[in-house]
Amino acid sequence: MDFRRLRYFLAVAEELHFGRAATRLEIAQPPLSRQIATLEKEVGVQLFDRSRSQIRLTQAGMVLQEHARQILERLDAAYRETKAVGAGGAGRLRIAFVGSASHGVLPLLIKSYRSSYPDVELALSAVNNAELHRALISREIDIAVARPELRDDEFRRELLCREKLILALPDNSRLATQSELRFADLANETFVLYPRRPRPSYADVVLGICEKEGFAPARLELTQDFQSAISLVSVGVGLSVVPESVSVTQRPGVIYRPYSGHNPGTALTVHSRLDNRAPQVMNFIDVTRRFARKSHG
Amino acid sequence: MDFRRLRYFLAVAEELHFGRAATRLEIAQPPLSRQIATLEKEVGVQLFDRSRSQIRLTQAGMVLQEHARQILERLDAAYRETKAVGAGGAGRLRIAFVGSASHGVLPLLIKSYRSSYPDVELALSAVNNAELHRALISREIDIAVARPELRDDEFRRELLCREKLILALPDNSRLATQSELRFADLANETFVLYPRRPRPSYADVVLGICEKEGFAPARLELTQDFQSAISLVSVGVGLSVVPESVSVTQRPGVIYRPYSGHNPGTALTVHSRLDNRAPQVMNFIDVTRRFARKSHG
DNA sequence: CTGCCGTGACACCCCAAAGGTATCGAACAA
DNA sequence: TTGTTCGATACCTTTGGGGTGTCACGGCAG
Repeated sequence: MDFRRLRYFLAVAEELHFGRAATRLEIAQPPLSRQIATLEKEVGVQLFDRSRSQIRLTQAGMVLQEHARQILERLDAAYRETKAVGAGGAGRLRIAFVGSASHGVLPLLIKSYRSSYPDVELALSAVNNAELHRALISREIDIAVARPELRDDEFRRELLCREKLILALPDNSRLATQSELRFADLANETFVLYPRRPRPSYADVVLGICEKEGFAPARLELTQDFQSAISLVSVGVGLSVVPESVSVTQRPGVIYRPYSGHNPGTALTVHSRLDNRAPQVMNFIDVTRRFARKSHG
Repeated sequence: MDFRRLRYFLAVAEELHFGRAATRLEIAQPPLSRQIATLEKEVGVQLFDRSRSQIRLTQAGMVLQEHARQILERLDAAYRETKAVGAGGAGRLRIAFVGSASHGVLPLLIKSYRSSYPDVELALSAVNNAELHRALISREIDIAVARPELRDDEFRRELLCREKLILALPDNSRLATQSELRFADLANETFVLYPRRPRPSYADVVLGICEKEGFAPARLELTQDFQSAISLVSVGVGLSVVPESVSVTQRPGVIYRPYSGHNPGTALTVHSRLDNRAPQVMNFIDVTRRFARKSHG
């Protein structure tokens, strides 16, 4: 059974004339007659009343006509929707990102993608780097925005932005009043770092700065992610070392200050599975690439 | 585009394995691979993710899968319903009958048809003979139950029943008390006859009896149909001559009585267009034939 | 009444496309 | 490395859809 046969049937049912229907379908009349005959044989039912010179639909024909219309409409919809999703203009994209990315360029990137592909449904979630890695591997997400980049041969990587590190201090800290802060002077402070697991992680990047500056922190407080760390800072537990961009969002109890000394900086990187060539993903990577080029050379 | 291709696609989408899907479809694997490739080309979209050894549906594939399921279900429904209507087991049958038929065997006939074909929707209407003829010609109805039979080469006829004529008298008539009624004694009565148009009609059958009995009615009241005539009788306007079967339904103000004298009787006949071979019609004619044979030889 | 016209069905031919077999090539396991 | 699994490709055969020519039947005009 072919969709064509239904189209032929509909044409005859509407024209009630084999010759005209054939002309409309741009085929000759004999094959059309044959197709209709085959259809009637297939269903085992007479669809047209051929008595006299006038052709009429039988009741069965009317029933089939209605179904045929709906089937062909549905087929058309199937084509259109499938094409749209296949071209990346519709569908769903699951993006996860590290908590510290929600303040800087990532919202702008997502806004940019949404303006280009408004019909793609976005599923966003904020998790830590390790969870990003796991979720991307297990295909629970399509895009991971991580800091630092995830090292995995299976991943496609696109640098989104680099930034300096700055200090996040409790506002009642005596350090907050100092005009210039040297990292080497922080040896006796409590460092609030993240994530706790798995190691090595961003926490070790910060510990690396300490080592380079010639000390090990007096006290360490390890949390699971950026959000928890900054909360601890805000209640005065200690200081943290964070990406510059988070300072655009002011937060009660927290003061952001640059420091002098070793500053390896940090980069936000967009990842996807190499084997995930879904158009939604490829388009997002494309938008990321253009976005990164535009915003910092 | 072929329904087969959608079926193939669904099989692969469910099995996620070309070999198994091909086995299930009872074809070899290469043609299946080719059909899927053709489908992907046709839609212009990748439907499966063939990376590594594991096959997965793409988002577009999932969209198409849902549509394909519904299209195939709909096709199946189209087949079933069309078959049912084509076999006469479903659909619609438009039956019209003369008013005087609604009391006798016709209700039994219709009951019998309904018990055999409960899913056929019946559209019933009571009209006069002339209207029956017109409606059957113009295909507004499928079946006409007329009295007397309609003379037309285009019609198929099936005798349903013959019956005697009897008198319908107002209950306050002095005739109602007489033990035996002779038609010849009715010369001075008012005859309520029907239908008024077109002539000749059943009214002329009754006038024929009068003539045969040697008189012309003293007064004539012509109405359009049986229902109106019997109403006039019930309010005492005059008497009428009606088929015996209407007496099974008693009616206030009306007394039914047999008479002696010329009694041509009357027949109820089922008609349909000769060129209307719709199964619903043929089945009804069949039921009628069996019914007539059973009920009177 | 006859012959023409309109219309659908039938006969025959050709080619596109679907199915089959054999085989290849990549990926994974032993 | 080799063997195995699995989808893709190559090539052949067959099915079936489309085209042309023609017939058969009913309607209509001359």
